[in-house]
Amino acid sequence: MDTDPRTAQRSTAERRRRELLEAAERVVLRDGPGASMNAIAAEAGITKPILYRHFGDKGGLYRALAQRHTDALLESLRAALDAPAERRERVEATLDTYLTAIEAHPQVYRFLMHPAEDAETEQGFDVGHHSAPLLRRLGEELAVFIEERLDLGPGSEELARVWGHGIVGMMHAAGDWWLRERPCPREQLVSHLADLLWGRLAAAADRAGRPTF
Amino acid sequence: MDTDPRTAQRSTAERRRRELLEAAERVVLRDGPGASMNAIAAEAGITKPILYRHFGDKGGLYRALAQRHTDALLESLRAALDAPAERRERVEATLDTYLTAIEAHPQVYRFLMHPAEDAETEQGFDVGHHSAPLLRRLGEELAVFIEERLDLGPGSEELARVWGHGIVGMMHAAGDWWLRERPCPREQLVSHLADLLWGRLAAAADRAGRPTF
DNA sequence: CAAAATGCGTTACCGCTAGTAACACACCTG
DNA sequence: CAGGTGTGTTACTAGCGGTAACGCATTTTG
Repeated sequence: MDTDPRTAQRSTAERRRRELLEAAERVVLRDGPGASMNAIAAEAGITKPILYRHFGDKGGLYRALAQRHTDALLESLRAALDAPAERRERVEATLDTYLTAIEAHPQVYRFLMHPAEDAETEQGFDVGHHSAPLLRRLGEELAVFIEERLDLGPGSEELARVWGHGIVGMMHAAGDWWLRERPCPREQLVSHLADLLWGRLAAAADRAGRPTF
Repeated sequence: MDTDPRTAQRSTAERRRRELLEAAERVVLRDGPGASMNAIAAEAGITKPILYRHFGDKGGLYRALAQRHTDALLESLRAALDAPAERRERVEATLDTYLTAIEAHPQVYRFLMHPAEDAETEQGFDVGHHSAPLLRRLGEELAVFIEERLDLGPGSEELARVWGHGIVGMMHAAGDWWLRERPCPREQLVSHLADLLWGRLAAAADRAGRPTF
């Protein structure tokens, strides 16, 4: 059985690749992003060199593994951002989508945010290069969206990019903290962040007895 | 020479520790945060076990190394945040202080933000634990500051903490991106971020031909 | 049908890392 | 002079990412 040459011929490579990715995912979800290639190979029932033949190096495997989830998350975020509703509603929906995702699969989230820490050992000067590529992609996508939809006057492209990365960073940091401490329900966090983006920081009054000088 | 027992008795330990930290700093600034204990020991002119006697493990050394810069940065940020000026000016001064610091010493910044990646190999469930402790500290400090100074009505503590972490995350992400791509002068980045915090996102008009629905 | 080429899998290794055990020398103290 | 105490060393472990070299089955070719 299973000795049919046609199916084996073309599907073995891709199927094996999918199987390996699934095994890798299981291990990463269990052991965190520090999972070793040995452990992944063992989980897949094979040995290390096969992994390296398929993915080149650890970074390659992690990149392949990240892309699945990244694409899915980006798609749902785009949908929330693009929904037919008031701007504030859309912003809240997008924040909520992100937070729901990281809440549902915290291990995936953890992995996605730090996929290839020390992959390339460039001793150069490229500061920040280690930071999560997903966050950068999110920031760039949001920047494009803002620039397309909002009328920000002259220099709008630059402004949109600053805002894109800034807002994504805000969402990420707040989400990270919230996921760890769980100080309030998700809806409240969403509302607080939207308030911040809506200028409530500027509008708030100083505390009594503490004049601004 | 240098055989005086009094000085040797009490100062050797602390002095050695300072020397080791300075050597470690030199290596980390040269090789990045992935610097090995062997390299640090060699730079200090000694061998590994001495490092481990002084700092326990790599995380300990990194924590000791981080504290120096962290304290200095926190102090200047507090000063900027506390200056006698309008709120917007203070916010801009604080952002500018942070960006100036990371611009002046990008290697230090890179090290501070990711000090102990894989230090503890807890396979538990503490998502986000890997994230930079400095950012968390910044977020908490800013939260306290906001809660002390602003009148945010009921639930102000929770709101302040969300904002603290959110604003710090915004600053961090934008700074990281800016430092890598250098798309604009620092003053402009500061201004754009302050605009974002001042509600310009909410106030902006939709682009023509693209109604909100 | 035999022989060569090709792909999947293995074992065994390299150089590196963090971290440690065990030993050697100097010194101050009784 | 004996004995702790601290400072340093060498030599090691276990595990990591990654690779070279080989075994075996299957397919392709003469």
